[in-house]
Amino acid sequence: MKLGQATIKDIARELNVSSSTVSRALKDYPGISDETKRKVKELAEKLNYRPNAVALSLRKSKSFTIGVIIPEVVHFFFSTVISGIEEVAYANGYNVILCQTNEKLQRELSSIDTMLANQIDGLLVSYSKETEEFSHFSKLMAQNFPIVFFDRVPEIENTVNVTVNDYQGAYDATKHLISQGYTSIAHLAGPKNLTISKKRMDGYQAALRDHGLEINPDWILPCPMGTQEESMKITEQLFEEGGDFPNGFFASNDIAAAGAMMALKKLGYKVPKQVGVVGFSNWQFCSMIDPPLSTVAQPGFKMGEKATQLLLEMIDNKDRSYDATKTLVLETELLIRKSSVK
Amino acid sequence: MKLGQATIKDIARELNVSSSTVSRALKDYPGISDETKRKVKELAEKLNYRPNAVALSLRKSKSFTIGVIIPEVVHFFFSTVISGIEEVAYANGYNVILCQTNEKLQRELSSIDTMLANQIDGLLVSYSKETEEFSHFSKLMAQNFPIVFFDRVPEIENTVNVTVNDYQGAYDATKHLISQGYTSIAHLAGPKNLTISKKRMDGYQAALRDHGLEINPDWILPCPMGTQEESMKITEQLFEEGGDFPNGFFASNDIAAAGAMMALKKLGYKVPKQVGVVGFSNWQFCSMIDPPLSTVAQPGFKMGEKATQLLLEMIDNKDRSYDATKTLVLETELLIRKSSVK
DNA sequence: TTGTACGCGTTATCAA
DNA sequence: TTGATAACGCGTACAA
Repeated sequence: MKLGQATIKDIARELNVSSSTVSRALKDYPGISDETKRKVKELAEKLNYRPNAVALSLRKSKSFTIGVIIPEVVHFFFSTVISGIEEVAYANGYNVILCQTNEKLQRELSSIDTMLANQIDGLLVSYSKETEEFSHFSKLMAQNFPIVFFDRVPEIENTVNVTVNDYQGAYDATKHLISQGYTSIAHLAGPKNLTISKKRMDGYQAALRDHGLEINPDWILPCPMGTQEESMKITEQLFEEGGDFPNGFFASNDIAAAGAMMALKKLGYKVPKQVGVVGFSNWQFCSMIDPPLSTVAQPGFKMGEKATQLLLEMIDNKDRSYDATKTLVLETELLIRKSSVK
Repeated sequence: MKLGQATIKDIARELNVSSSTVSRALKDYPGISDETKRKVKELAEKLNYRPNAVALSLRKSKSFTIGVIIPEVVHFFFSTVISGIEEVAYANGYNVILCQTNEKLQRELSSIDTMLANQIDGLLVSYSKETEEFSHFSKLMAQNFPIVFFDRVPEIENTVNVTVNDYQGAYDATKHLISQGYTSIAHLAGPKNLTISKKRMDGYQAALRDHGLEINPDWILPCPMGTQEESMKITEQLFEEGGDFPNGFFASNDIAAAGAMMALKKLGYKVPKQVGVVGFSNWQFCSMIDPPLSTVAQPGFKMGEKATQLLLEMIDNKDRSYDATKTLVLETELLIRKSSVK
């Protein structure tokens, strides 16, 4: 720590008053003479005094710090969410301490441990792909510790969540492909244990059913990694197998969609003329690639803001209780670009 | 804070020993009977005891927390750096508290204030575009407070920095365009007060000079915002003006390069046949757009790692001193894709 | 082998 | 109007 950091005691000593007087003077408490106040504040200014937030945390059992658990920072959607979190936290005088799990459960567990040791006032969580069991969260909730889940929401009881309407987003995207005349639509699906993957899958299937199209299990293609390479390979394999080909792709994320488009190009298929493609998330590159990728935009920044607002409310509300699942669902927006318009 | 959080005192009371005994037992200090150790550890486990890091910070005047000041999280390069920072910090038992300035000086100043109040052990900084004066940093350095600057490095004395070789990267990119037969090369330049912008400009100009090409001031195009829209507009304007046109673009960032490419497409010019384009940073989308964008890759993750390693060394080294500027320069890599190959 | 006492920086309480 | 004291949770020098 810096040597030069002045404390209340330093001011008190120099002014020959007690530290309580200094403390009160600095906070404009009643019952301190204007003269003393003036002197104290002057010296504080001169010594560049800053209250020690660590001591305050200890004293008040409150750290004004919230923890954020996120799979990875280098991910357009998540970094957008972080940005929203940061804004609201900052505006309310809270610090944000960040841990990325890299999709590892072990990392999630130990991150939570250190954060708790640091007396965070609450936790914002989007859990890892490896997380299939949630007792490390429910234990905390049983102690009334404030947690808000965002995007990736666990299937346990009485949680507070913020998600987007993944079902509707997927439904809209698939319906759009159908309305454009694509009749046989494949789905590049996300990791199975994530609720968002299930919801997107459900929306996709519901749209097919509602429009009298049958669901072909061979065209449900799991892309657990969600990388470009993976979906390229999967798409190529699909076409190599022979038999019927899909003429539309709805991907549960943009990267997979881009990978499919690249594979299609390589295979000599024209997008959107022969095959239509829609992604999910609206990464920045969507409008830059050729053809520009239609996609379902998720309000990441807003999600970060809302989740943080909810968390801060829970923190302020000492008599909070987890008595029911409360989920705030943000609507998606289908952005139609060229990749899906015949 | 959670009510259920057990302290050393709780353990001591329950076991009828003093809290110092508990403290020592937990840390396997010599001179504690095995019996006592066992009992203490058992109960600690049972009560789910976690040392209170806040109390430790206060006691030791060390928080095991480092602060990170960054312009924005939603930026491929910076999020990559954060990821590197997080990894090294985590591996060494440090927490990362994050503030984004949104390119605002005011935000930078107040973020530093709160971080200092929270007793961070050191600071990693990439300053805002508005920052043109660095006394808020030099004051801290005068108190021997550990700071490492990364990417955006201030022009003040005796700093510790990690950058990439922006000059060489720009030189390589420009040289490559020349070697591909592009003879009149424009530069989409970054904000003037950033050293990285200057270095990239210098590299660009040096390459031109070294190959006997003249520098045309009309073709140095400032893109202070660095957005796609901005560079599209600038590129279109350039071609509307009439007169000679450049047949090559070296942009100081990928987004600007992508904007230029889109403008060129719109104007009916073929990339790379008629015009070559090279960007800077290697955003994810570079390989996805059409044609794929050649670019200068920056080792962002490595930069985060190295900067954090340096910072932790400074923190450990109590008798540190800022007696000279130390800059670690990481090399860039020119990635040649289709956008610049005739 | 264990306990006592103090201090890290701050503030709330009680007393003067 | 101000001061003395205790407490937040922990570690440690000193005493026993």
